[in-house]
Amino acid sequence: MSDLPSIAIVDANNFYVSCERIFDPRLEGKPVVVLSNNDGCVIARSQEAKTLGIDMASPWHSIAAEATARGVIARSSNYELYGDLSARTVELLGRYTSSQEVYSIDESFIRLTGTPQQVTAAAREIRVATKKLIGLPVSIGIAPSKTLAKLANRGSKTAPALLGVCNLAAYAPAQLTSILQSVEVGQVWGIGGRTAKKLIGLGIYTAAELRDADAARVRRRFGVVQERVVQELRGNDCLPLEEMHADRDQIQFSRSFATPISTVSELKEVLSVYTQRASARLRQQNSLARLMRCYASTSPFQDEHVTHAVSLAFPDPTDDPVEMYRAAITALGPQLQSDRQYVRVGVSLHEFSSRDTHAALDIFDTNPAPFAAGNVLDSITAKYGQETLGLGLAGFKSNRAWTMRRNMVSPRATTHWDELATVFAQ
DNA sequence: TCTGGGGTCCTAGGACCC
DNA sequence: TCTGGGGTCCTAGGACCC
Repeated sequence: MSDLPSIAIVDANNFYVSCERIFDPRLEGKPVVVLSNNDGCVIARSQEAKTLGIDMASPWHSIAAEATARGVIARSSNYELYGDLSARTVELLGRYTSSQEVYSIDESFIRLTGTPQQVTAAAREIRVATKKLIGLPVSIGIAPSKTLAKLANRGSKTAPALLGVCNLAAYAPAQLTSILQSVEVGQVWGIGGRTAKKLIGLGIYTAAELRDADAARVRRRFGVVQERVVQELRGNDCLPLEEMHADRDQIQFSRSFATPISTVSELKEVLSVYTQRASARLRQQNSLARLMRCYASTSPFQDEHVTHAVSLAFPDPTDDPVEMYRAAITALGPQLQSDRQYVRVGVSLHEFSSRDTHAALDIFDTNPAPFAAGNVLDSITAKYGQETLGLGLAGFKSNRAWTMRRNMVSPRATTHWDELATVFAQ
């Protein structure tokens, strides 16, 4: 038994559903699902909903009638609420570790040090604290590598006797092997459906068989990513914790519409809003973008699915929403065909540089500094809300046909005074 | 009527250069 | 008959993740 640092993954159970339940306890014990933007697909399910056989990613429109008849309660996604509860969880975990990698909205890798018994005890404490102080149930998997920690995390959920904490250090090598033998290769973190299929073709069915495969052969066949998985399954830590959440390398803003669009004037409205949202995220991380991509697509579920995509480089890296909007509409506008029904538009920004670095190098710039519309927008929307102010059409509050459908959304109970939860005494 | 959104990393292949 | 070879940069697309 070692005294080495362990990697723990702390993962909130059915995160979005658990968030909804914190502020609406009537949902406790009931089958609940949370829907994607536009109330499209199921993206989170309570245990009760899973037991009823509701699949992940089922289109809600095709199962709504039967599901509701069987008592399933649906909620539109409320990312403002989930994001806030996620941030609180990250802060809480920070009290238990010096290194944390925030891996997704509902998962963090943290480093824990001590004997296996001490590490397991710390994990149990974390579990109690997140439930008591935030209201979220979490499961924790612990191992020498991230991939094994993810595997342990699955175990912590499937074996009730573990009480939500699974530390692989507690098992002897033979036990560990039999655990890995019980895991299908496609369930391993980093092995997706395509690769799993090919591995099975080679006679590798389980995590144990992948661990014991010839690493060099796996690399030749599948690449370095999969070779790392093999190493990680052997307990060799190849994926370091990335503590500082680095700035993004790309930023995208895309949405499907409740009602399709087909005219350039509607496209202008959409691009006006999307370039402002994307550039706001860019300014938030103090970056400038050199490249922008924009696309408009018809429905992939109809015949003749088309996507018009344009890729354009700015003469100078920019974070200016006006410049982005003009470039986007100039490039994408002419591609639009009026007889088509576009259901989705996206804007993405790439090739970032730091705003500070760029300003320092920009000594030969002969253009006068443009009106800093972006910064003004940011400071006002930060204070008064996203919908307060926008350039052009984004400034109007009126409901446009193409905005998202969100018919079953819960209050933003932790971030808006007028949406606080109400407590009734019995 | 109705099918999400936002990321990362890696690789293949084209363009270009000497 | 016979059409270099190697390097870099760039981009699109694949695969995966939550």
